Amino acid sequence: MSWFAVKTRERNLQDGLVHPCNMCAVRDHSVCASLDADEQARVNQIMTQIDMGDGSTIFDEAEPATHVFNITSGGVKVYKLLADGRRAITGFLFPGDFLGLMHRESYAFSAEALSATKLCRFPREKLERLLEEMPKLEHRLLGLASHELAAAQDQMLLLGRKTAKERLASFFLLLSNAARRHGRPDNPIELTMSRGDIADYLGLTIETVSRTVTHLKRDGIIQLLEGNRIQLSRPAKLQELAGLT
Amino acid sequence: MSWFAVKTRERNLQDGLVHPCNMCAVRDHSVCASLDADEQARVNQIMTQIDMGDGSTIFDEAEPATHVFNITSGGVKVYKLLADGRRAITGFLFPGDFLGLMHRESYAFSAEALSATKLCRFPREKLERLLEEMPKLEHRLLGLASHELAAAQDQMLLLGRKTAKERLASFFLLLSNAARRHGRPDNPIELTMSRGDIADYLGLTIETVSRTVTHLKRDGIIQLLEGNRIQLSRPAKLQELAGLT
DNA sequence: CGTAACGTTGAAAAGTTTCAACGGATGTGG
DNA sequence: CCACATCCGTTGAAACTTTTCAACGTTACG
Repeated sequence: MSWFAVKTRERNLQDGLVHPCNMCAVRDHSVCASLDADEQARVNQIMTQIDMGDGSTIFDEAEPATHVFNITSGGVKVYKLLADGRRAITGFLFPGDFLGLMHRESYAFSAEALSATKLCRFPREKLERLLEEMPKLEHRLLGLASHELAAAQDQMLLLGRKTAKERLASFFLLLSNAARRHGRPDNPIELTMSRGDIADYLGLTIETVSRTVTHLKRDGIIQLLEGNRIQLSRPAKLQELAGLT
Repeated sequence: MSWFAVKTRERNLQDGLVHPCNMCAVRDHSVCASLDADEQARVNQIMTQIDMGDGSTIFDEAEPATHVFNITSGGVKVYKLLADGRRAITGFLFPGDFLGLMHRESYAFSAEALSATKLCRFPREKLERLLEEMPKLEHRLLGLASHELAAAQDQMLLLGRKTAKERLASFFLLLSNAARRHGRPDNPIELTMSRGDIADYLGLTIETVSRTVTHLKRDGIIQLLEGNRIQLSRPAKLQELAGLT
């Protein structure tokens, strides 16, 4: 997206001419991108913007799935729990990402804001009715779902077969790539989530995450900067560790 | 589905009146279900039926994604590899399941037949063009993708946080539920895949799978029958182990 | 019948977790 | 402003689960 397009969008946004979800289009994943003005207006009508504070719950697993969401700013963690409290974070979502499955009566996971987060909220029933008339939107959602599915399979490979070191390397590269896609600097990456969240995402304990980060630091592969940021000093080595070779 | 409907379908199938993918509709997941006759015919035109022998490769990761598939009979394993050969099986697919992601230029995983398998093959480009005119079909695919995504998240919880015993318990229940959905007996379940496949699916080694099965057998929770079948003697205990409580 | 592939079992080794202690940052109240 | 508690992250040592290495039994198939 060119500088001009961004600026135009910002102006239109200020004037209330553009659906705020379009802000997310930097990742070309927003729900509304590729719709014409009339269609956008209709999607607009059923949408509500909401703000969530740091750590607040967006919805819980098994709750009736009344809404779906599109993230405008901030970050979200999606997770599942076992009966005894063990947790697996199945994904971190950022601006432009879609939250909530279609075609389901209840949520299959819980979602919580990582930091102050803005969301566009859609009543699922209304959105599904809209989808019947707007195949383009459904096409887009299918694209998003395919993308998520591919990411989920990468994660299954990570959880099933990678060592702690390899998991951390993969994780840092994932964040770096996500940052680049969102048009933000991809090298000193920023960890917006706690060590506990990282552990539950990578299927490790907090202590193993901490130790492994220390090892990577000692090996000169990464550097810890202030503000929970990480410098990827040897990206090629990280790639190798991540097993993407 | 009633006995009558099944018989009618079989007859129509013999007469060539029904798209063979409809055979899969027992799980209400086939690509073609809910299309009218004309639409089915159009889908038919771009479809080729193919047979795959035991263990033969359907496609490999990173290959250009020229086709998508719908499984008619048999079974398929889907997997990803690391550079050094470590493997994670991300799913087992059975009749009615859809194989291959939409909106992607290359396959994100490899697929191989578990046993003699029949597939309906669709050129992806042609199917995508058809989708533009048949929103119902796209709607259906989105439903399938949502279902797959939910299953993937269950699997991430399993791989990230469950013990070997819990993984095996979850796996047996998964197979049992799948069999029931397909209208086959759900209690003595049949293992159509090798121990190595199970290990790569559960993120364990062959030996751990073998030992854990032995433990479950000693505890009287399961029984090994001839023909690679397993009797779930105490399903409630399995449920408890699987952590679905 | 012999060979190869698959599955089981045992013992040692490894990686990760658990338990425990400590340090630094943050925030609160006296 | 400082004492104090709390939360988060780090580090160490012991414990545990799973893996690795190795041997053996079983099954399938030429």
